[in-house]
Amino acid sequence: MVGMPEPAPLDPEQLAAYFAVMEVGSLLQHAVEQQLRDEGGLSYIQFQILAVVGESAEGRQRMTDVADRLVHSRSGLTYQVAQLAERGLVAKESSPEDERSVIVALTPQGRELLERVMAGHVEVVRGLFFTPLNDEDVTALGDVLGRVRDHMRTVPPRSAAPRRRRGN
Amino acid sequence: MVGMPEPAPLDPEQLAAYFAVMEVGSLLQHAVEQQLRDEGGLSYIQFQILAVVGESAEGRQRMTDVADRLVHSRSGLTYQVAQLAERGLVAKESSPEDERSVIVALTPQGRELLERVMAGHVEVVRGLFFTPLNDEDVTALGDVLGRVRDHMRTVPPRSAAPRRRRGN
DNA sequence: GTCTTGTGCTTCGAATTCGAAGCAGGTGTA
DNA sequence: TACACCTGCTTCGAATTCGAAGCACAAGAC
Repeated sequence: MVGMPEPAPLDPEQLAAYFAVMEVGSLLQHAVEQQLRDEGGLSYIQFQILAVVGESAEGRQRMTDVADRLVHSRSGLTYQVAQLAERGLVAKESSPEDERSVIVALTPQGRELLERVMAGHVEVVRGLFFTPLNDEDVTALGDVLGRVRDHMRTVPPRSAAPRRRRGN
Repeated sequence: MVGMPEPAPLDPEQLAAYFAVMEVGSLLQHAVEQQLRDEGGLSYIQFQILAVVGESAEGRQRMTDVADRLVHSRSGLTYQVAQLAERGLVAKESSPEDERSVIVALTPQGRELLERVMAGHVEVVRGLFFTPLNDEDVTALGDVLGRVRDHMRTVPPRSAAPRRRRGN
């Protein structure tokens, strides 16, 4: 790594794209966070947890599987699931198959809150993110960024594999 | 707000684009964060602060102006600038024009570290983000997301203006 | 069986985050 | 000058973050 030839700096177009992704992500998260806080007392991660769990047909997911869908530490997930459980939005159950696993299950209150909050969430995203875009833009974005995401999820972070589990 | 007609949910293409932006932003930040930590003992925000200050010709910026470039709370900025100052990477000076202002100035060590770390930073971003993209993709991304960013920076977050200061 | 290793989750401490409240300097108006 | 109101930044406390270390169960080798 040391003594390598100067890596060419990113050209202006690349910089613009890179900064734009980071900035849009941050800004959108902050905006969404405020709406979720106001309308449901949820942080973004709590919302994401509810959403991921609610997505599965049964409304039940293993902690690890939730973690793999989110960009978050496992200990942080433990903490947040505990918060959600305290509010009665999810229940922690143990798996019959694997005594180590913890299943996160959406309670009726959890599903109710998720649905109630989702409307405002969609509104915010639509208003901030999609307003200045047409259908082509949206398609292009999904395509290009989807490719980037797949690439990032594939290439391990140049050391320390993330506890292998990609093989669904 | 209450009793409005059901807002149409986002269609699959929109969802894909929205999720991709959020996920790519998070993943990229985590990857970059690790490189910065390893090679310079910097968090992403600390790096951003150094970068923003270093960008100005003089290597000097007011706290507020730095804050406006970043998506971060002002108190958090105070904290992080203090951390950087403690390591001798920046110096806090008072402005002769406005006694209230604090000027953040890059020290030689700060500039040196910034330059040293930048190489790896660029490598990570290039490897993770740009590898799966061609020039057209990059241009499209910058264009589309740039529009979104401008829109978001314009539209105030449906209450509580961010301490007006956009009029440079 | 039992040993070794792997996996799932939690606990711990230290660091960082935010917004609300506070302080001090500026600006406008009379 | 006196007063009210901005503006720039910091301080405060509570909540949240992470990785390292720990605990318990699982799975394979022998």
